[in-house]
Amino acid sequence: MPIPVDHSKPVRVSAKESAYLQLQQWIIDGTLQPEEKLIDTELAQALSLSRTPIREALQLLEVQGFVEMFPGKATRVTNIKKDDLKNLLPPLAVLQALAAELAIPNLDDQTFQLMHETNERFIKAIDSQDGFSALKIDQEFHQIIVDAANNSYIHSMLGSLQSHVRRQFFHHSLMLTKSSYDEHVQIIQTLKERDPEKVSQIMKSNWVRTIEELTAV
Amino acid sequence: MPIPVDHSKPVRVSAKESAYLQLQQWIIDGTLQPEEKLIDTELAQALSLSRTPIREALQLLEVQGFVEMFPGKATRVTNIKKDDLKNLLPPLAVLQALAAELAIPNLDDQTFQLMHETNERFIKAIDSQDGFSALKIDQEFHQIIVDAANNSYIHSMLGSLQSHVRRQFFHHSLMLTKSSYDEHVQIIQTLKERDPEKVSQIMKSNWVRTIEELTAV
DNA sequence: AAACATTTGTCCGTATGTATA
DNA sequence: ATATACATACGGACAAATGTT
Repeated sequence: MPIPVDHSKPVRVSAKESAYLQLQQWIIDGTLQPEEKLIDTELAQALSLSRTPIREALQLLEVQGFVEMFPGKATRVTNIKKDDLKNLLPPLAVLQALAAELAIPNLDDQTFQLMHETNERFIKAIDSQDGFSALKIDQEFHQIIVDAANNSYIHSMLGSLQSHVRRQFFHHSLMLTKSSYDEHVQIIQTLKERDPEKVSQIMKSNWVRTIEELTAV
Repeated sequence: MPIPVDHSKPVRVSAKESAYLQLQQWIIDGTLQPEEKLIDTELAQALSLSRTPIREALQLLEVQGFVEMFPGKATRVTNIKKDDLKNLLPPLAVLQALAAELAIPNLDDQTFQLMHETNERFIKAIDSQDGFSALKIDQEFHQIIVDAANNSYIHSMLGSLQSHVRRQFFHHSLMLTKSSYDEHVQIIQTLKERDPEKVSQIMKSNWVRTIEELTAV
């Protein structure tokens, strides 16, 4: 079996980049609470950096919707409402459906094999009640399709939406279920049949069900 | 007749914001050419600012895909290929279709009236060969629907995609045609019928046609 | 190969403007 | 209402890294 090679460049990670990743993680996992005030000097101290890379990171997080900056006044973590999943999932779904459609001509046996293996890892995570792993693997699964679609715009938009989904799941202790596994199987099958219409349909019913399941009172 | 009030806050526009808007405009209209090297000190001087707001603006433009930063090496304007419209229009279309679908319950007579009036302004711009105005008005038209959808994620993603479309149109001297006017009429009609399926279908055939029309050799 | 010139990345000081007592 | 404390926005200087002669 071929050993997966780490193709990542010898990443000299900039202070800005590490601040960005750390702050995003803290917001997603709730270390930094919704509405919490962010003071650059404090964050700089916490991360042993100066204020500049912190401010730069905060500005990127603002674009992504994780922080809100009131110029001259304050910088806060954005609020999070369970209700927001209703806004998040529809665009996520249509973009994933589009990605699937565009990916179809590029899918080969190897890719299908990878999707299958990923889905098996997914069901294992579900069975062991490991909600966060399950979510990560679910996103990996969809990422395979997105990568195959070979469209940088879709790629980056989905990356951003997925990070918001992770935050929602963390914050509201949501869990994916076995239904997602079944849907993945369906997706693989439909992709093999090269049927774009059917793929869209499945993705759509997927999020309708997910919203109902997760936003149930 | 009530005088329209300017509800925009007395915007103290930050140096960063003005640098961002100016640089984006320059990239879109070609003042800053594809692959052109951007030196922050030069830009700072050109805009009579210090490097800090320039660098911040460049980082936002990087996220949006207008600028490419090679850490420690250089910052350049991203390249632009006519081919890229093929990547741009599909996600644009599915998001607009979704926006239309979500907007349906929120549409009232006043909104339809506004769409109609905007479309009339559109055809006038087309008739007077004013390609850039036409494009702006086309985007205004779709913006009405997006606003009615009331979804911030879709809103921001479409805003970004549209700015890339503007760049493509500028760079390749593309022009919308009367077909778009007809499609707008169809869209309004279908929205009045509250038929989400049909809206999606029209949006989709819209971009298929547009790609064919604009990427023709 | 080594010193140089550029350009970027980071740090920190200061002024402006905001909130609070 | 005034003054005080404080956070942000910006500027300018230094350091690190790149590629160039």
